[in-house]
Amino acid sequence: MGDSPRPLAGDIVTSSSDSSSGPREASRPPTQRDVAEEAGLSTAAVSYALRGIRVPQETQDRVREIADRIGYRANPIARALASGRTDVVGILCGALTDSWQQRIVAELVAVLPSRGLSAHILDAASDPQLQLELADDMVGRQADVLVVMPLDPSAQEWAQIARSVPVVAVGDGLPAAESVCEIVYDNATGVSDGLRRLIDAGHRTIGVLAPGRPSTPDRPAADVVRKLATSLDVTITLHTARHDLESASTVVQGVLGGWDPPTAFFCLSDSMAWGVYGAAAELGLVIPDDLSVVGYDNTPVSRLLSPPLTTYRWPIDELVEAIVAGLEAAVGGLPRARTVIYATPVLRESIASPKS
Amino acid sequence: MGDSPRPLAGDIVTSSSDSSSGPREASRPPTQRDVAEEAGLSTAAVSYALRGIRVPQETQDRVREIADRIGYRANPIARALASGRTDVVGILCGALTDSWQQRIVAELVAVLPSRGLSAHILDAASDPQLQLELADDMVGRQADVLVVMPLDPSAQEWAQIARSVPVVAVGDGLPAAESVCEIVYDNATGVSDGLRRLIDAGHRTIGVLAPGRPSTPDRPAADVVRKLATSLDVTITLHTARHDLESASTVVQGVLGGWDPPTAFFCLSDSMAWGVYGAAAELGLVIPDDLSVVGYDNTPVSRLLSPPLTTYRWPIDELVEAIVAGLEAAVGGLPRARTVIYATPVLRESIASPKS
DNA sequence: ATGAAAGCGCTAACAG
DNA sequence: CTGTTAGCGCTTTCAT
Repeated sequence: MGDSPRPLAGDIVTSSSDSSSGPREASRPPTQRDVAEEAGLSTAAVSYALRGIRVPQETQDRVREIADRIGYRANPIARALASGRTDVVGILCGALTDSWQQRIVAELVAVLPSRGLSAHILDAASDPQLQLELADDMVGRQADVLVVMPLDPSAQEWAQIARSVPVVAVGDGLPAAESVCEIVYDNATGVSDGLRRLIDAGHRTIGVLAPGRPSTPDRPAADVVRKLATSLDVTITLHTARHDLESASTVVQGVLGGWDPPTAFFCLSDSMAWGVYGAAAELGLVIPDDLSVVGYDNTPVSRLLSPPLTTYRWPIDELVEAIVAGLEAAVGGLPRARTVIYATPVLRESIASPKS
Repeated sequence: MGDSPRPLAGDIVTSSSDSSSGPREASRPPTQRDVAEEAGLSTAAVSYALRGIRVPQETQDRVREIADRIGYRANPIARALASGRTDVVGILCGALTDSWQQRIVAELVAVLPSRGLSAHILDAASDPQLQLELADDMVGRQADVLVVMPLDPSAQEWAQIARSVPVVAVGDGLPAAESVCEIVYDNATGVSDGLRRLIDAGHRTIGVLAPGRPSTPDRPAADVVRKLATSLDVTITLHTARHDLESASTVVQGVLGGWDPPTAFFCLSDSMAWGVYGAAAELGLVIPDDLSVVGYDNTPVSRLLSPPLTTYRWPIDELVEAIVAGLEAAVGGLPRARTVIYATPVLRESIASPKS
């Protein structure tokens, strides 16, 4: 490990036989022109050779050899300015405190390099307006694609953004925007399944913990909840919290202290479900006897809680695969596609019948 | 929300009184030159005016007004090429499956925008060699600063990298590199405290779960463990696992199936401690009666496990503050600094005396 | 104090 | 099919 096979960027490797005319500056990384001079070619020829096009094979080999020898590395900034491509994908999270979004980011960051891409991460911290501004920022930064987990999918501004950069929407579709690749969760089935299990267990007052701010209008998952509530003759109250344990715990404690408190909580993310566990501990309630809980992400650690959390497994490998496919389609200028991700219930012990 | 106060990038706002000579192309975002022409100035003057320097106040105002009106947004790529500054900080994780590193990334991503910076995230996935290559990649991308959570702090290559870009090392110092800002965990105290608590409880055979690959030499935390083991007359075995629940669980199950299995595990990250819980569940062992566990990050959800995990709280706010301070120092070209972060034990119920 | 001009390092249109 | 020229949009010297 002591000596690297290839010189690092900026590492000036003095050629043993100094064939070139004048000596180069000491601490400036070699540029395409240095290679060109060494090879007796124009920078354009070098550019082509390095990309393996237009010049004869033997020239390509010779140029590559020289580039390697003097430690030349292409400057991505200059390349981006000239070509318009950055090989960067902007990943715009709604709330990076959400364990599920963290997980997606981690997976994406892990696979992108193999596609020659790298990731610029932004976090809207549950603020829909900020998310739009950050998206706009990535447009300015000329990201090749934008992966977004929208806080307010119905915002009109997405149309404008999608016009400037290919957008891959994850979680919810972007009705306003066209020519977008969408990967949506089948919330209708997931939510109604979860709610139904709670109802079948005998619960008649159920709290639903949804992400986002009270002001955010009509998030699809919340929509499903509302429809079900009216058709099912049970009392379902919708509460919003941030995506983290603390915030959810506070909200739940408030709700539980109110009039006609729910006997069960359905949480639209595991990190919020943890908040219900936290609140229960705080209040001396035992799960599931006093309070049932259902989560939504199957975060690995959720099975270690006491009792293990009943939740929904969304196939993250499929999801990441779909995102990457969307990315490549977007970069390649391929047409719109829509992928639906289906949940599988992971039944554990956090549901019981309500007391009395 | 229907109409944004400021036009989005690429949003061509046709001025009502078309004072300029010829009409601009329809779909090209306005450039500095468009502003210059509209204002009857040179692009240089516009550049200065927009940055609030060198030109009289009234010119600045006029230029800003025009820029706003025609929807001009500076092109960060061009700016970077010309100035060498990108306003991007590269964040190079050792393993983004680690809940602690995810947390740090999330915090950093949240605060950077307020400093006019944004984050490029890379994940070395526990591969020290890959980490070096990714670091090199960020050098090429001209990140203004590199925040790195080193897998192999002793690698000589860091010296070369730190010479090309200011580096903020988080977790362990980089002995080979100079002019670096270091933020190190006080592992000596943290590890010895944890081990001592286990020994005081009566454990004589303790497994230590450390991150990283078996090949990675001499990580400081592991060093502390080895020293303590010889001085303390107890059997301490060092095991390496990846940072996630599954990997740690597998390793622990293997160790527990071996000869003279440990009665306690000290884990250098909570995500690995979760793996011990997982393994215990798998093996029908109960924590802490059959097996004691100590974690290291105080990840919020760790207190909800059964039993709640004894762990160490590292002040993440201080840590993030120190990183940001290091970032600003690095960007401003200030001198090297070293910050030590101290752990506080969070005593919960995952330690008990070993049976017989 | 101000503005024109010369690049930053690369790619994509051109001419040969 | 090869090589040269002209920019990409911005900053920063350098003359005025």
